[in-house]
Amino acid sequence: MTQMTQPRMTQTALPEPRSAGPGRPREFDLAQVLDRAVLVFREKGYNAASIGDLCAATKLSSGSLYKAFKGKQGIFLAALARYVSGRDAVLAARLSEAPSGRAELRAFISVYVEASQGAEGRTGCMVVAALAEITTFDPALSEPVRQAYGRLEARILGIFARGQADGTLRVCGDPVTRARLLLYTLQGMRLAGKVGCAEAGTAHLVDEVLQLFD
Amino acid sequence: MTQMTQPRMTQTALPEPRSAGPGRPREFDLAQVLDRAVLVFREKGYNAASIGDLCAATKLSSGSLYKAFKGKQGIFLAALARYVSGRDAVLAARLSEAPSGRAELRAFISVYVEASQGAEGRTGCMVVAALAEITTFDPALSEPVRQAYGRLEARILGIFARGQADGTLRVCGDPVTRARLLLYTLQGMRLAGKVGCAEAGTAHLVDEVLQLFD
DNA sequence: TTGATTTGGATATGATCTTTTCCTAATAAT
DNA sequence: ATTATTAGGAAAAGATCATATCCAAATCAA
Repeated sequence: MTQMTQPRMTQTALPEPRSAGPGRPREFDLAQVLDRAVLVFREKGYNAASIGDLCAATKLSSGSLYKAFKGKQGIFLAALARYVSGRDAVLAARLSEAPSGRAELRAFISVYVEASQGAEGRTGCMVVAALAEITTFDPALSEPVRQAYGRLEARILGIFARGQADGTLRVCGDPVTRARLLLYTLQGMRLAGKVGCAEAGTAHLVDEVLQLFD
Repeated sequence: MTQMTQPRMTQTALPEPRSAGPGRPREFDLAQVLDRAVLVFREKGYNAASIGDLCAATKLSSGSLYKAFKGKQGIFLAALARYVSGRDAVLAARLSEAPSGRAELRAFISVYVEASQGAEGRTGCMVVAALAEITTFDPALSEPVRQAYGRLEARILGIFARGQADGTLRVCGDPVTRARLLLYTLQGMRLAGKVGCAEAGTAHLVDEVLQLFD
């Protein structure tokens, strides 16, 4: 395939926090607003999410949104960065408690299984939604999505490496292929969560997935 | 979860072939037009596909499209029915050659792996695209999508049953859960195909997936 | 206090999208 | 041939959308 862009740790352009300059201070919390926007994009994707939807969700006027971010693309990019870093934080927290590579893998799977259930599942994954319509994106939008995808792949590879090193996981075959297969499974599960076809006893479903990759 | 609707063999309302009544005869081939529309919906999903896109792809005016189908929803529903029956035919053909349940499973996986590669992969799966934005659909649209999903699940269950009967497959655990997991993996792969992250030697990738579920 | 600067938000501006209308062309039935 | 009926397609209509503009309000620097 065409070389996957290396996942980097640099954040996509967030509007600078604007600590305190001249002029009227911002009346809303940027992070809070982005969290609301994330919900809209997770549920509707990019194209079906209108500025009106985003105004309603954030309780801001379009003028304010345009002043803070520069347009719909800007809102999306900032929301994606917020979403990715949020999910990344959840993963980091959950994985850090894991005493072994195998436990890390289990924790990783758990995070996805839990996110695929019920209302959270129906809201969906912002990366999955973006992937589905990525052919309608221009590079400014599609590149960060690709990066988010690559970062997930890299994280799984890291887990595999740890598990193989501490002897708790035996990764058969090419690790990259194996990592991608796991990502396929988990993102396919998030897709199923949109229609409520990923419901199951959480622990049980986690075990089933873990069993596949062990 | 809420009971999955039973997959049925009845087709969704296609505009009746209009064999020959009074009035001017249709100048285009309905199936051909739908095949073009399917490409648009596979690539862009429902919301991002405009009537203009569909006119360009089908070389019909919006007036003609509206006369044949009744609106954008009608075009989508007819295109989805065409897509589903086409994929179903491909699967039926490939699976019919299989001498065992295990061979059937392999053939099923192959069809998905092949569809996930290259240009075909980038065009994407119409069901996956629809699932991603299903929360923006009204019931008239979402129900057929759910049915398409359920039909795939049912087909996998059929394969499992045959494989277990002829002793070529050992399905551990709950078959429904197992069938869904396979569907997750394959649809996640289709998603990856949109960004070219599902490229691999076809036979090799098929083996890797088969190995997961065996 | 004054001026510079920025926010908030109402409103205007195009662009685009879905759908309808209307007229001509083509066929079947009488 | 005439009438009824349907298709094809241009163009209009009406809705929605993304974005720009404008002004009052709020803050900082002087």
